[in-house]
Amino acid sequence: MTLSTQPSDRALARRQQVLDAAAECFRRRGFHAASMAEIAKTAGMSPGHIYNLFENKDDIIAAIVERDCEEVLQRIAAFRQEGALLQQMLGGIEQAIDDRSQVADAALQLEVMAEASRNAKLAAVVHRTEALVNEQAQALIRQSLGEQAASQLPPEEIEGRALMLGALFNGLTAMSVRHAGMAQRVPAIAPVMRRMLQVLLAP
Amino acid sequence: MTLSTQPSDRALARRQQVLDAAAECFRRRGFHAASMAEIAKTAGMSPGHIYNLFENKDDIIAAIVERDCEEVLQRIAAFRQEGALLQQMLGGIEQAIDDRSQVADAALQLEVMAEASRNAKLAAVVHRTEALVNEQAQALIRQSLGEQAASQLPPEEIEGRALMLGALFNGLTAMSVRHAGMAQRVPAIAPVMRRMLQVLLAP
Amino acid sequence: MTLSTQPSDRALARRQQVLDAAAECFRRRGFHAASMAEIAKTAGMSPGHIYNLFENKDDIIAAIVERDCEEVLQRIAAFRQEGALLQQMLGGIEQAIDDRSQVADAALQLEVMAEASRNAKLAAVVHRTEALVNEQAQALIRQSLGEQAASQLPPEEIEGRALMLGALFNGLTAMSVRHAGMAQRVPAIAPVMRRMLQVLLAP
Amino acid sequence: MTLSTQPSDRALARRQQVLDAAAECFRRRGFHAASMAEIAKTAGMSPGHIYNLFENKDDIIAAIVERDCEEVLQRIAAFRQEGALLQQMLGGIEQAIDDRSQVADAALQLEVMAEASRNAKLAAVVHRTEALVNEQAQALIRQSLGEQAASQLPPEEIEGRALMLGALFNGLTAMSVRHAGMAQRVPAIAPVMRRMLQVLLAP
DNA sequence: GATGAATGAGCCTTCATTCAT
DNA sequence: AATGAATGAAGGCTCATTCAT
Repeated sequence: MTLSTQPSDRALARRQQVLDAAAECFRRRGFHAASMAEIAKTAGMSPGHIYNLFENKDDIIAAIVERDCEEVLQRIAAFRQEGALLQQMLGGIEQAIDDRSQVADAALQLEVMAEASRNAKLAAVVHRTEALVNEQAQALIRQSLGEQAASQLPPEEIEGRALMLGALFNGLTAMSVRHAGMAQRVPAIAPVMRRMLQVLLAP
Repeated sequence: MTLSTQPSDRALARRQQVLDAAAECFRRRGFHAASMAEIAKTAGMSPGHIYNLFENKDDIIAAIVERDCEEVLQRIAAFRQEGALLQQMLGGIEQAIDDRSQVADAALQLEVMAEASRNAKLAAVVHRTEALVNEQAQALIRQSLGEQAASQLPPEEIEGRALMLGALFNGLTAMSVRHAGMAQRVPAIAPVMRRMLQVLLAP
Repeated sequence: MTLSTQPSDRALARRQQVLDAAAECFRRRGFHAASMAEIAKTAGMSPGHIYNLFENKDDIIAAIVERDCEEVLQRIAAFRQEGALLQQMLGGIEQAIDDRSQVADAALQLEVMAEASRNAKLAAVVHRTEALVNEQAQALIRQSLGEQAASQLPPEEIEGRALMLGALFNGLTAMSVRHAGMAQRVPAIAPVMRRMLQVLLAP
Repeated sequence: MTLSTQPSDRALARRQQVLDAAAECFRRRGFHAASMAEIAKTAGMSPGHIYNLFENKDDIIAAIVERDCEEVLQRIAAFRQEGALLQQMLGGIEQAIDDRSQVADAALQLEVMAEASRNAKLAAVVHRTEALVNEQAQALIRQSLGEQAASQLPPEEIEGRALMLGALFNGLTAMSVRHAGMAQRVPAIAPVMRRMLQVLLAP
């Protein structure tokens, strides 16, 4: 049994090591094909020791998802602070699409979702993550509309826009795997994407 | 080695049996957790015999993807024959979103994409499939615009729209797994989705 | 998942092979120290195949206990058919004690009991086994007393005797491990044992 | 290597802590299933430090057996001092049987014996223990017979009785695990047990 | 075509033990 | 004296795949 006493600083650092290693291995081979032995080797520690830091393999992937979530939230927060959201977003679209097109990252994300649909514990993490992100997306939309105009719309409208915003980005992730050479299609996509964002972010 | 002389009618039927069984098992347990033994049992044949019909487990999933592709193409074709595409689509949105929200199907699709990113053979199938679907999507868009108006637009515009159409649907698939209780959010999503489709299908 | 369809004759024979091998390994190393790999090798088959025949390692030991039980019951049955039970028993005591003094067998028996106290499934088998043996012991005692005299005694008396008969034999098993050179003490024990059996089997 | 210079008082107390903890864990989970980590936690010290006090896990169990032995010897000694042994014993039978029926204790005892049959070091401890207990049992029997009458009997007779006395008690231990609900059968057993003790302790 | 017994590599996980501090 | 991080060997078990029949 792994105890759940306060993890020491050292343990925290070791956990990060494992998460980095695991993310790399998962990206390289997929969740199921990446062995604990490989992860351990990549992390520069023994397989046994990983189990002092994590409950089991599933626990590692859950921790990765949670860490990624925090990163996303921070990115959204930073983004919201800059103001002039729509302009910003329309301008940054190429970059955003590019980011979504890193196939290995995309694959890991897709796999996590697939896994979540059959693993209750992971599902909980994913849903919690998504709830946070969605909340931020709604705030972003409200901010972009102007709080005044936003308060005039029914909450369902905001919610629907946020969900579609999520679908749009997740859809790009999926397409980057589905569509051969997606990265080269960014110029074709960007203008269309721009118009779609306007539908979601403007009044 | 399995020879690939003319597959008999009987063999073709047996293959379908296996594909049906495998699809069911994959949906139930995921690709990696479904065992050949379980598939064989579900298909009502011996594990050994499956290897007379398919090269290996990967080969089965590739075949499933190909079969699904044909189905999708037929659905698009039927859809295009009905005319008044935009109206039709706007009307059928609730159903379409619902369809995308069958979590088990969604999970399998996501898993296939994840798998494809690391399995060249499967990637080839997925890419070929996507190419066909994208081609149909472009035709659909052109038809919806009216061939006249369509021919005025640069091909890149049509292509971008088709890709975003793909992203939209794949994004809904992903969201149905990511977002707890997505099925209940359809009323919130539908109107937003409607506007986005107009962006893609109308001039 | 192992299916529980009718086991074929072949499978039955293979099971016996495994049971023989496992009993040997367990006797040699103990239940926990005997590895499935070693059992497989001893049985002349692959580790994987054992799992087509048995659910898991625990299942093997349960099957061994059950097989041993049947053997004991047959021995008791044969014994009861000979008649003149007390005389027979008193005469065969040296042999019986000797049998109980095979240290390796004794150790396995003790370990099974210890294991049973923490493994519900094994406990069930052991208890069922013991119930059958106890029943035969009671019949043996009644037969030895003569059915007439037996029917005069309260059932509790018969039951108590049967339990003590069991304790006596199991106690010898334990002593054969506890007491260094127990096998050589048979001449010292036999006469005492004889008197104790008379207490249990005579009126 | 651990040196064995004069163990300090402190070390002795720490050893007792470990033995208490280990006995508890062994009773709860069995010798093999109890981990050093669990023992350390129960003892309120680090796993590493246990190895300053004991050679290894086997060493702990040996020490437990030795400590238990001393306890048993003290109990016998106290018992012998009371006089009127047979009466005392016959009176205390229910209690004695009850004591033997604590399944967890019984299981540990059985496991120790099983282990001893394959572990020379533990065997030595068990045999030494048994030798001491047997010696006391013989003294008890002689005392019960009256030293006069006892000296008339051949030493083998006394020895045989002592061994059977041991078998009887160990047999009850075994039965408490083998026989479901043994604790409730005490009333049925006690009178029979009484007669058997008379055979062993009376002339 | 078809079976299903059989293989064996490989996986996740546990745990006694060590050792730097 | 004491910690607890770290090791790494080994174990039970699964499963894609093969092959004799």
